[in-house]
Amino acid sequence: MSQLSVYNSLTRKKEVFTPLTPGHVGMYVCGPTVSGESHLGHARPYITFDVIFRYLTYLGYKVRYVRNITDAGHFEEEGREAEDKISKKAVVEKLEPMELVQKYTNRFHDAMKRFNNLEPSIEPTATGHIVEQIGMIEKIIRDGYAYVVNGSVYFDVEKYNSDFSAKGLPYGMLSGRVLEEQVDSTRDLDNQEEKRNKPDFALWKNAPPEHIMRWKSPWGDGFPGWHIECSAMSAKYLGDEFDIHGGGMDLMFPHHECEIAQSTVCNNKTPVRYWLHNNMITINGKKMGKSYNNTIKLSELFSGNNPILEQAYSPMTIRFFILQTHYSSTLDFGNEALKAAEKGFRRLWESYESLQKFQVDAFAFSEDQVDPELNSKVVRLLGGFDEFMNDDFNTAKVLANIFELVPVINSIRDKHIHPGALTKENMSLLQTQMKVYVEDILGLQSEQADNTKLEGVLQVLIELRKTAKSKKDFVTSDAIRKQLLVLGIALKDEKDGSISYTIN
RNA sequence: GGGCAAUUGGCUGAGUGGUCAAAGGCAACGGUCUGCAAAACCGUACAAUCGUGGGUUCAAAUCCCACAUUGCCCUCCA
Repeated sequence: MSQLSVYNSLTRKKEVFTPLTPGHVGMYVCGPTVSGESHLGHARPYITFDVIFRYLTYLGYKVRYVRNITDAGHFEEEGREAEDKISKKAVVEKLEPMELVQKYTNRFHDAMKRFNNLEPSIEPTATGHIVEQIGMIEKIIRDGYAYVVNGSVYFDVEKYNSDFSAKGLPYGMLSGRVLEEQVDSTRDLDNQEEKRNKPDFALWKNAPPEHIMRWKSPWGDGFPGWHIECSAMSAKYLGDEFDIHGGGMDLMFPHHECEIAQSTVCNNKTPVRYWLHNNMITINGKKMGKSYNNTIKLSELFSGNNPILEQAYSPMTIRFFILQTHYSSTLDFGNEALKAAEKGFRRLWESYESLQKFQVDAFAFSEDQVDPELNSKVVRLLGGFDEFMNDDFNTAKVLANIFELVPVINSIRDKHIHPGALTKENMSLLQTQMKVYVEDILGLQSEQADNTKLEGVLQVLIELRKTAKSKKDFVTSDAIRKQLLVLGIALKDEKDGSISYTIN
């Protein structure tokens, strides 16, 4: 089997993945800011890194997956006074900040569960790690890379850059920016006068008296800057140097760049070996964002309650849709594409379910029925799974192979292919590999809610239809089928005389 | 203005030097099955410039250059 290679944003190359500590992987992924409801943009990174987490586990690594919750407000500087997002909204909604944070954290967790994302190993909160953040800031000040102004602390980017460029670690190495070439923004920013230089960023921010979220610090009451939490928490749970840091591409600059600078000062080494960035989701070619006024909340997606959406799309449709493309490509959301994904997923899942129902022991395997060509095709397609995942987690190609197996599975089910055409070994391999990939690695699951009462009602109707059909009373049998179809329940007459159904 | 990417069929989206007149999904067409359907299966068509123009190479969608267009980042952002 080939080795796992990943595309490292830092080196802009695919590299063979070797963990720092054999057998163990430390992975940190930037989590959500829980000052508002989870939206479509949250779906991509957490599904992407969920699959990566699952795959690394499948490879036998013991993975510690850390994903933070940003619940301490960051300030915005949009030509206005500095303000804390969370406390601002809290006033509007007449809620305690922590109540708001709790509410949206819960919503986020619900959405993650519906996507069938596994829980991270540790989910630290920024508010729970104020002490660690202050400690880190103190160290940076001691080393001379930060300065205090009016109760706020700023990181001295210029000094960092000149000192660490000599060590081959210039500021901007991740995003490819050269500090000297940074042109002054035409934007008029407040609070800039406190900074020595424009690229400097806040480590700690003084809180004005009306600010609700505040903590005591050596520099007065305030709150942490928006980069320091990730540095403090990743170092605490994964060490000064760890294997994988993930997140959306939009975080590369300045967020991840600042993380690198802070951690490098504190620990005298660059913190992350492999930087993995997922690309953005677009809606009609535009990035989704508050400023574009085209955000789709996850709850709206699931209910269809948004003018952009023609219908509701289920969590598994979204998951499947996202996995059908490589994580490093942009993915455009459109109704046509989503509907295609919905149908595709259904076809995949129905085939997968029938495969798992095969009673392999009852199959009539005999040597003269064996089709060598088919066997080698199945083995080749199954073997491709690992190869594709090892090539920077290419779930798109894995799904393509799965779809090539679908007709094979369905044909065996429908007796178009003799059940003995595959050897017993390969039939078992097909079952187990498909289970491992479809469920364990890609994390797909059934959408059919189990509802035993509805099931019972349907069985009654199915029996009625069977009876009518046997009497050639097609008026009655068609009426049952038609009326159920209106309700979104499709009856299917199977080859063996049984009747199955799907609920839309 | 600067940084980083992308540009593939009707839609979506793989593909990074030869096995690519280019995967897979969806849509389309024909057929098998069916009382009729649906689903499934089989088959077919569709890119006559893989953004445009150059270059490297025996060989390019794939490497290099220029141009065009689009997106992301430079401000909270997944």
